[in-house]
Amino acid sequence: MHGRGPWWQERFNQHCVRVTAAREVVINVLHETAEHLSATEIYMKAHAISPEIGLTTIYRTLELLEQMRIVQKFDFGDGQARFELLNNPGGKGHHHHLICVKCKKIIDYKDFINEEINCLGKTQEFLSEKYNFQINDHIVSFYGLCEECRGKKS
Amino acid sequence: MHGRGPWWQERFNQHCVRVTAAREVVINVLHETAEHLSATEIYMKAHAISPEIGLTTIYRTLELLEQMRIVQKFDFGDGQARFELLNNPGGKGHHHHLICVKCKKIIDYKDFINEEINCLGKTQEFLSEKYNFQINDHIVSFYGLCEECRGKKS
DNA sequence: TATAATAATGAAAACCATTTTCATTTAAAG
DNA sequence: CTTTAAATGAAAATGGTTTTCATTATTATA
Ligand SMILES: [Mn+2]
Ligand SMILES: [Mn+2]
Ligand SMILES: [Zn+2]
Ligand SMILES: [Zn+2]
Repeated sequence: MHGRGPWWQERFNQHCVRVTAAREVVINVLHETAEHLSATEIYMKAHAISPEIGLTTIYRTLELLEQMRIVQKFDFGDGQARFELLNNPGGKGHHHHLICVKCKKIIDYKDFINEEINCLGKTQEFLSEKYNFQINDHIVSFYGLCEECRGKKS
Repeated sequence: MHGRGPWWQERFNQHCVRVTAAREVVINVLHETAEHLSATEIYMKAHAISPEIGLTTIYRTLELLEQMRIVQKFDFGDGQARFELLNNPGGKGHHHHLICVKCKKIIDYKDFINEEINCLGKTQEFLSEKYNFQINDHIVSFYGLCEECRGKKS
């Protein structure tokens, strides 16, 4: 529309952070998946594109992108952090999660999302005033058992 | 009121799990704190009461209590799981969290909690129908910067 | 353009919360 | 009492993540 460069360009500028090949690859990998990738999974996909990228850089890039609020980090209870792009044009958009505590299946949902956001927005405003917080984000997750896992005994 | 034994006795019976000294100590430690303790912190407090209890047992007990839905496990982003009693009589009751991403300060809040629960209850019912999930739990967390951390530069 | 200062990177090592192994103890069942 | 299964602790292993450090790439400056 107005500025040049991709949607995240401006964030990089604001944070005085350089646009490097590795960082672009990480963003692109996240763009091209609908899943919730772990650092290692991102590394493998990035490595397939640019084999010189190391796992350390993936971790460093993800932390940077999280601080710039380009990605959101999640803990779904399977022992490793998982990542999703945040507010990327053409992306999933803001959504919440439904997680099976046994098989760790993750479902993105947007049902009633407007009501939820509306309700949370009121709370957010109240809390930021009451506790003097600058609130940037929220997470809503439901935990339970999926159909398959409900059947199993153990 | 009617049954004998503490509030969690029935859960132990249902799950065919033995009531042991170590398990009682863990529950008591969680009862006596308003904080969100990590496994190691629980271990230290338990160890002060019963020095024979090992850290391994703390981990095993916490996983068991989580499965019995006596405790709830949280990831507040500081690299270790933290635990809170769930629905214990005389406890905090159901609440949500406000977390400082920098200093990891955690604030329990119950403001607008009824509206939130009400809104989430509708979503939960819809999702459990749509995806055939047995939903047992939910987490709502706001993330941001507390007053002190907002001032700092880095 | 040459030079200096700074940021970014990869490989290897370190870190550390959590899990696994295994021998031992404890408690329920018959 | 005997048998069987559950619970436990110490030590070792695991594995995701972070740190270290030498090297390279980028930007600022002269
Ligand atoms: Mn998602
Ligand atoms: Mn709490
Ligand atoms: Zn499942
Ligand atoms: Zn803070």
